[in-house]
Amino acid sequence: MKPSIPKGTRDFSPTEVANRTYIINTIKSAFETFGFAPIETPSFENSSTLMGKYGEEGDRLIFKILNSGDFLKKAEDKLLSEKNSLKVTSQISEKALRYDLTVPFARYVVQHQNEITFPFKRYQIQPVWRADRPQKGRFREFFQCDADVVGSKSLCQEVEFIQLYDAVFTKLGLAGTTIKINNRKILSGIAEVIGASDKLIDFTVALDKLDKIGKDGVVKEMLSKEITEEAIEKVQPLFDFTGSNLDKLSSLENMLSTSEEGKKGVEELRFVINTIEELGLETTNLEVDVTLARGLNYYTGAIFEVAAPEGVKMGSIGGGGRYDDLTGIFGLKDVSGVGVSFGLDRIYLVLEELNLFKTVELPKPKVVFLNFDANTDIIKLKAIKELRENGVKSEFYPDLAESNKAQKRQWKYITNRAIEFVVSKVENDVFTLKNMSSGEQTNCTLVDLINTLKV
RNA sequence: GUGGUUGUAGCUCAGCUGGUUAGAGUAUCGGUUUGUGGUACCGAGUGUCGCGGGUUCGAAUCCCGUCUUCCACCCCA
Repeated sequence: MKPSIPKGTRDFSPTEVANRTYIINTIKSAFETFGFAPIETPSFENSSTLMGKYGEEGDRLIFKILNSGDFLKKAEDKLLSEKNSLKVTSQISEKALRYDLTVPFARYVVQHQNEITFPFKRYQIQPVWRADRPQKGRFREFFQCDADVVGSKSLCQEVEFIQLYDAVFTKLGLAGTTIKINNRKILSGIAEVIGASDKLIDFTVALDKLDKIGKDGVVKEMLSKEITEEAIEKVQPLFDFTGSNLDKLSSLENMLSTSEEGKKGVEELRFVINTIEELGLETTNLEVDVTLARGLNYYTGAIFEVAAPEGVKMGSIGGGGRYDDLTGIFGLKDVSGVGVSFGLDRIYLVLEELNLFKTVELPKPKVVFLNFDANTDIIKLKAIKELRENGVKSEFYPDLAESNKAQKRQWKYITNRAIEFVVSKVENDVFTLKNMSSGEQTNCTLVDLINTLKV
């Protein structure tokens, strides 16, 4: 049998794990600096928790887990013979792998509402699964690093999340990262002004493609969704939306003067922009982008999306926003939440492409005791025990070399792992210590050995 | 889910329009030298040419299916 792993999954080598750990630790430490506490949730949830939360497309992408036992027994013959996948699925599968960290978090908040002190700030770094077709920067198993606050409507939270993004990407050395911001209320307002409130989703999905398919493409798509030419005419300025954030805001203010909701959105956005302006950002850019329409299913206020520095071809490396009533679907009303997510795997690819990984030191022993003489095993093991107690990473080559060839193998092991020090032999409690990079060899006592290596 | 793309030794790849026992580098293993290593040299093998069908006297090379890879769309981190 040829060994293989499922489509869209990956193995990670020691170096890759070290690099991923570096990113995770950077994010984690920023989360904690901003006052978030970690939680974890199960890798799979009840299907009812997840299904229907991500739209029709989302349901298709959720990995379902087959019931245990004789699962077909419970399925209706009629549905089986009709090959009705959708309905059969609900009869033979009651659990599913989590699709993101936000919905499980909402479930968590509702389930533990009496133990939680609000506003509740949690972070969560765990894998999620999507039955998507893999491509560049897209996997079927990947990590999300989420930070969310529930139970506060303050716009200061939005401001803090932008600072959080700035802090993390600055630490990672990803200068020039762009944090795009929009507001759902502005999108609603626009749809209202042009008299297409019922087509909000179609409208925004089309608008979202502006930088991809251009103005003509967007107009064409809108027309095909039965948005009238007059309506499109009214939002003409959106198609050439340039200038500073403040320019964009005043332009939007004009456009939305007749929409209460739209005006509210502009006001919110203006507060966030102004506050950030006041506080300053280190190395990232904040940019108002009215074409931003991700995750529209539940966002109600701010919408964030993070684009890698210019020149890197990669989908968004982070996203987030405010959802006024996410816990509502689990029965807890009027709890507003806002949060952001970092896409670990994509950030990895971007850092790799820009050559921003520092050379990481892989875990390895500082000294290895070679094994050429079975009579000195105990002395060596005792020495190693003491070295370890003194915090020196030490290792004993397990197999005795009984031939020249076998000795060579031990030296090769040392070279391949780039071991710094080697104890090649012990005689009358005198250790022969060799510095592999200089080739220098010294005889010393155990105390000397510890002092030399302890540094 | 739609369209395209890829698949040859452990790894990176070559193999022209179908034609004799399928190659290179690297890694692995054995040996010589070094003889407490990293060098050099010699030698070896590694392959169901993704898998299953088909066309043909003959296919890694053409056709169909399937899986895998990567990419675009959809959607998204």
